[in-house]
Amino acid sequence: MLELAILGFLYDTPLHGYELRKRIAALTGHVRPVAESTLYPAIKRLEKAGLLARTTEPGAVAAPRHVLTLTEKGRGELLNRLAEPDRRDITDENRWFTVLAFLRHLPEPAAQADVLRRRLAFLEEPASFFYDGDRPLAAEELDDPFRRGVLTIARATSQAELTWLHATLESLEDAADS
Amino acid sequence: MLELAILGFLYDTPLHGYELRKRIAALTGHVRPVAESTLYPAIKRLEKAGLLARTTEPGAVAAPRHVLTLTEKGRGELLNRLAEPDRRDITDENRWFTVLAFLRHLPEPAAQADVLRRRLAFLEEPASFFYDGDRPLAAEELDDPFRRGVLTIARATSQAELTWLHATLESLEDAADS
DNA sequence: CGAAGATACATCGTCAACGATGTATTGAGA
DNA sequence: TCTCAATACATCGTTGACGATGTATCTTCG
Repeated sequence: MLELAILGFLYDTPLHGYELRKRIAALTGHVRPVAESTLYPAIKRLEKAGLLARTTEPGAVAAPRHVLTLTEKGRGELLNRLAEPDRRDITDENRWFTVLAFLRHLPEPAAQADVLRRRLAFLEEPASFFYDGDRPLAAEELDDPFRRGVLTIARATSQAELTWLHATLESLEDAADS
Repeated sequence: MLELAILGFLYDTPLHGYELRKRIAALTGHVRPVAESTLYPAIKRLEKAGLLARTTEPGAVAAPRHVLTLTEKGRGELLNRLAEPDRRDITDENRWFTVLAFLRHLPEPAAQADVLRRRLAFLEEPASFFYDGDRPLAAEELDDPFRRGVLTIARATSQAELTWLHATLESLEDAADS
């Protein structure tokens, strides 16, 4: 998720670590803050894998900056990760939102639609958080107000997302037709 | 999150590892599956910390089972974690849902309400995923349909949750009055 | 009768994330 | 003038999560 965000932000423009940190904090930080001690090792990993390159710029404002640029390999890697997200990128809302935040980088509307369809398939699976044996329970069947809350909220999210998914898929298909 | 779920399930009744695994999978597995190789070490950790005890039952169906029971310390620990969730338990929906799934175990309605109020405060903070400088952007201001989706979905979730939170807080306060 | 799948637990190596801490500079406010 | 916050990066040790793999038994279905 973190790596995807790094690649996603750098796809647009080269950035130094600190700026990247701020952008990632803005994107997902209010929900899931990223520690500094997680970001810098992640940058190193990506650099070691040849996905990004760094050029040291002597201190413009404070300490010297390492400006990070995606390599061609890095650009390809981002597109791969976007086009073929793994199961958890689809199911976990935090990861899914990160995919969505950068999905526009995929050049083909058809490829974008494929990703949306995977999420759609997931949302259409009959699943709950609470079961009576194998049968998923509806909010109305629960006595516990807190568990009822979980289902109420999850259902509202699901509804809103399904509406959006259908609308967006339609306009992507229109774009592909023209 | 995993530890909280283990403590939460065992608070009701002793279970063996495999059954615990199935319940956790039902609770959060469709969103965030938990590997077996994560569960057993987690059980060990909790055991080592004196939060749960295991009694070996000779193989009822298949291999011998380790029936896990919460100790008094374990019961206290669960209540503590529920009453004073850390910041990430409040902000991250996955963790928050786990808190909600077991919040009924807190004996005091006032304590339950305190936890809900922390979530309420978080949801009322003005935050977006996307910014123009410092100003949070609304869905309508974005060209990117995917980013617009993120905001649309997040807003729907937020609305549903706020409605539920207010209603539930009210009924908790009524319960405390009577 | 044999294979497959569910039950039930465990270990190993690796990697990713975290908190704590350190280093250095610049600009703003008290 | 002094301190604090922001800028900018880095390392260290620990913990937590994961995939892969191993070991058994029992049941079910072909």
